[in-house]
Amino acid sequence: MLPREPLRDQVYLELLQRVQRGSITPGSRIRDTDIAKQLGVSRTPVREALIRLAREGTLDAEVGRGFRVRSLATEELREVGAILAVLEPLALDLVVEFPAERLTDLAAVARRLEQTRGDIDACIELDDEWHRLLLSDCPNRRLLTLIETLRQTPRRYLRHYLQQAGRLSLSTVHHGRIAEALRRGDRAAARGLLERRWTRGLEEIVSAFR
Amino acid sequence: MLPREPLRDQVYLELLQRVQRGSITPGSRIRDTDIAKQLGVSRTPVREALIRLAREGTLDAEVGRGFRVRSLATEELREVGAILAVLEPLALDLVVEFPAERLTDLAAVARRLEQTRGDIDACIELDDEWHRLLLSDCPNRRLLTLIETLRQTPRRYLRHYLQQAGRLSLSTVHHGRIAEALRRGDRAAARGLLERRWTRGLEEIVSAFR
DNA sequence: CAATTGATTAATGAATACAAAATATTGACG
DNA sequence: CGTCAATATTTTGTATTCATTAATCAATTG
Repeated sequence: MLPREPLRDQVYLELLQRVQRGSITPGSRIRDTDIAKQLGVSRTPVREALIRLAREGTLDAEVGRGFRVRSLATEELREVGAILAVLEPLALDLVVEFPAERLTDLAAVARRLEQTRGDIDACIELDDEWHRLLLSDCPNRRLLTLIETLRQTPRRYLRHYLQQAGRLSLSTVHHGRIAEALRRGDRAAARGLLERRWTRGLEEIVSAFR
Repeated sequence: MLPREPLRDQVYLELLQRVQRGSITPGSRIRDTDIAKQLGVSRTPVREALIRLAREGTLDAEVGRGFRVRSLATEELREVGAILAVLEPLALDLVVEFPAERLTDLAAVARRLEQTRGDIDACIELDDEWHRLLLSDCPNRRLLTLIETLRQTPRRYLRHYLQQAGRLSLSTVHHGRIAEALRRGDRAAARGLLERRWTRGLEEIVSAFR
């Protein structure tokens, strides 16, 4: 009965996706009983997942009143953005040497992204994949998982922005520029571009929330 | 029955302290049943606390085999150190203006630290307090709680270092230099000192582990 | 006597039960 | 009709129970 992956983790992933894909709207209440019934598991793993989601900022938890999806506030986006603006460049700095095949992989993902239109979630997933790949050679695993966790926040805002702006695809110029800098071996330039994404780049998304 | 502070949080704090003060040694197994009995609560809040501690890196969790205190590996210290080396300076950068009374508060804590000898845990607690105070005016709350969580890791290593080196107190020159830089209004210098603590300063602790 | 197997015990992950608090519902009265 | 209070229902946090797996230890065999 004890599976390799605990139920709490499976439930966590399922709920995270639901929130990120907008199938549970910000502000709405989440009852562990409902989720448990829907997923056919007991309340215990559900509530473990909810507690984790609350700690990571996806949900709000009020003692005695349960959980609800955290509503989008640009203040939060700016806070997390400021953190990622230093962590992602750090991760790039720590890469001792970029394997040649990595650039090929990046290009492949970028191409797939270019060809994806209409499916916002697929776009976001590919964009994520691209950045994950970019930093994947950083030996500081702890840093990578931290970045991964933090990125959940801007992801929600990005999705809302794309949806509201009626955009069907994601610009790839950002990826192109970084890849080019890396091809030139200009790590500093790549670093700068990565940072600017979380400073200047964020303002475009923020503006969608006026 | 529903308290303002959930049992899981109280249990979490209690266990965190036990691990940090070394009353549970690295590598030793933690049985939720034991803890529950000791604290007079049920297994549920205990295991919620254990899951959180595992996610934060204080414990190791193996599915079906429960939890144990993570043993000290300098690799982990270096990884977390590298992260804090950019996050703490960032927090200082974000402080828009340093209230005059903050310097007084810092001096007060530093003085208390100087007068504390023999009680390693008290020293570490005061050192923590000093740094918390230093960054407390940073408006990015998310960053502050992240730093607070990450700091749990080096804390364990620092304690082991002090104990092994047979030191009874903590040097205060570091605090003095930063405070002085701030008095001069030289934020860049303070920033640099704060960063160096997590780069160069860490090596002294690392050296105690072989 | 060491090593392996099998039975026993114990601990984990998940499910369920329970008590208190929060929310919803009903109905009396203006 | 609307307001408020009393009561019923739901929901939460915690405790307890259950099923299964891992750890332990004795017995057996090479």
